[in-house]
Amino acid sequence: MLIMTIDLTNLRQKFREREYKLTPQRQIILQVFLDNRDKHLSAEDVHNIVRQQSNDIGLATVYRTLELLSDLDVLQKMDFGDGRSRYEINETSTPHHHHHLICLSCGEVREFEDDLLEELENVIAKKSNFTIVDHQVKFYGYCQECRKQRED
Amino acid sequence: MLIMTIDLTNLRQKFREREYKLTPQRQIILQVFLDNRDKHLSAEDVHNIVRQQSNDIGLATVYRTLELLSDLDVLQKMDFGDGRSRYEINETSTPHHHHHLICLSCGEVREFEDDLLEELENVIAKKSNFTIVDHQVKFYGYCQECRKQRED
DNA sequence: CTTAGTGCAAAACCTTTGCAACTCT
DNA sequence: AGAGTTGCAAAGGTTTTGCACTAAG
Repeated sequence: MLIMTIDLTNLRQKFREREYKLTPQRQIILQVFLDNRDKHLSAEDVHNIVRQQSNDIGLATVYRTLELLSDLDVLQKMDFGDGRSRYEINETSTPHHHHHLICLSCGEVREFEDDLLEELENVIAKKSNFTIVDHQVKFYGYCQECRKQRED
Repeated sequence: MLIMTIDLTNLRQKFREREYKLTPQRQIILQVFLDNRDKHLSAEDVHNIVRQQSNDIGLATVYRTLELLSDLDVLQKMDFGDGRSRYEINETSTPHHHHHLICLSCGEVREFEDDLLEELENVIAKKSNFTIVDHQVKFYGYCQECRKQRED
């Protein structure tokens, strides 16, 4: 499997192809995701991080950039049921490589690397006449720590 | 596997246990889901259906009831990325039996019956030290009809 | 009766949009 | 220079909340 890491050079190329402009705002926002690879950031999270770095960017621009980067498959938009969209960087060129484990007690969202779903995808595509290009899987349960607390 | 269909008798019992009141509004809203087992209704959908039956219920009450029924596991709350929560009835006592196929072109959401994920769940639970109690799977792709249109 | 539930309108949120000013290429 | 981008404030859409009134148990 070809692993393709997204970086600035890479992005510059993607932007040139589509005649988008690589503004400082867009670079800064991408950098936030590069610096927070394991997090699932909301628009507001991104806005706050940028402000902490004394690089203020309008919230509307954050939203517009998140949408743009999602369209370019640089980011992946997701929903964990907390009333806002969250985004994370799409590390590789082939989609769907990790799932999310969501703790029903503390709300922690952990990632889990795995691709045992390829086979399932094929079965479903065949049976249902759907051409599947991606999937999102969320597992709900209880993390180790919450389990310990419950035992007390 | 024990199949448990949700009906009014059933709900009455659940409500008694928790000392909730079984109001006409709540009964009507449950009935909407019983009459639309294959749909994924939003709060507004439910509100409209109820109004069509000349049984007006305040939208706030619809929201409060949807939350209540979700807490009771009578409904399952889900998100298909269209900016509103959608709900469907939880047919059986054991969770997770169908997945959703979401067409990226027309937005259609279709259900797919399957439980090949049990095994995957066990693998992940073991590796990650998470006690998994449920999962949600969404497959993104293109339905047969949109595929045909693309070929034209 | 008593406590929970309802309806309404207002508020709270998150997200999108219109527009004038600005800036990459 | 010119098309795309930004920032701001306003608007949009969904969901939640305060409160007086009502009704289920």
